[in-house]
Amino acid sequence: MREHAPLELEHFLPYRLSIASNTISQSIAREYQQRYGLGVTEWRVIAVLARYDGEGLSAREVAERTATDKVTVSRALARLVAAGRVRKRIHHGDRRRSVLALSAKGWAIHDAVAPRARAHEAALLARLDAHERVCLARILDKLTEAGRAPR
Amino acid sequence: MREHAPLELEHFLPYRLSIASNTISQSIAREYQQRYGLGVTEWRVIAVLARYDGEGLSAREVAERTATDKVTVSRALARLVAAGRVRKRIHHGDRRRSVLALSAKGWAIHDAVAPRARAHEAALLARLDAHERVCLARILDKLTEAGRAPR
DNA sequence: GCAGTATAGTTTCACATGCAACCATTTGCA
DNA sequence: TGCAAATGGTTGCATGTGAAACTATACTGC
Repeated sequence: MREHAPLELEHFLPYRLSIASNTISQSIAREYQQRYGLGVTEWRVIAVLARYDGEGLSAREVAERTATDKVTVSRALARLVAAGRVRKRIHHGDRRRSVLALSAKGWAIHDAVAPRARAHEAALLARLDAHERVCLARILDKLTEAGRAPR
Repeated sequence: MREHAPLELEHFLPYRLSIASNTISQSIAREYQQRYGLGVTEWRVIAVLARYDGEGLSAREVAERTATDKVTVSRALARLVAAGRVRKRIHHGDRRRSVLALSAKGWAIHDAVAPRARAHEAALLARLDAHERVCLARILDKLTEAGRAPR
């Protein structure tokens, strides 16, 4: 016996995915982490508020669109508001809801960071050929879907 | 003006990778998180110790092979040792080094969890066709490499 | 109208993580 | 030999996170 059939971590898909994701996220996060004192979550919130500018998103909607826990978003927002990067009003007609928007400061950060993030992404994609890029998009869709509905 | 060119998070590679990775890791981790009180790091440590059974790995080597910070590994090991899942000796000839091995309890957990992890991975891969599987492996190699050496 | 329930958001707690500082031991080299 | 640098590993601190509980507001059916 002793047929333990050990798992070969380095060929295990979830593990490799996690390594790739962390390595890449880290390498991009360095761009704004120190320079703007911005965490990953905060950056994502800013990106979403920029993207849906004028729609006055609520915190819940931001949480949805960043695929992030509402608690995490709440705290990221608190930091952003305290730093004057996000303006927060109360919804007319539903006083539970907040109505969020980037301030000038928030826009400045977005406009500084977005091109860098895009450049970083481009550098990554440059390593793949056209076919691989298409394939990757399809694969990520399938895998994310699979993780969401595991049974 | 107002050419803010907002980043479209949902098409941004690092973001999508992170979502896919987290979703999948979470869905697998549920398998052992509650049942065995095992964190992701702890599971990885167990997997590596199983894989390199008999080699008496040191903590540093485990950290290397799990691509995890040495502090994180040190603490995971402390928990595993405290739970009687890992046996820890001191290296003859270099008393800084630890010599690690799974205990019977540790093996039991490995033998229970490994098949489930494998089954989960199989379910994921089942969503991809043969070509996509090959492509994915190549892509992950390239991306991880790209993240590691960004400059 | 009003009780019961749902929803937006915050707070509390418990914990995992990373960085830096830290011991102990070993190694390199003058 | 002896002392500085390197290495294995742990600990303190500051932070970010998720789960569950909680507050405040809005909705629903009677």
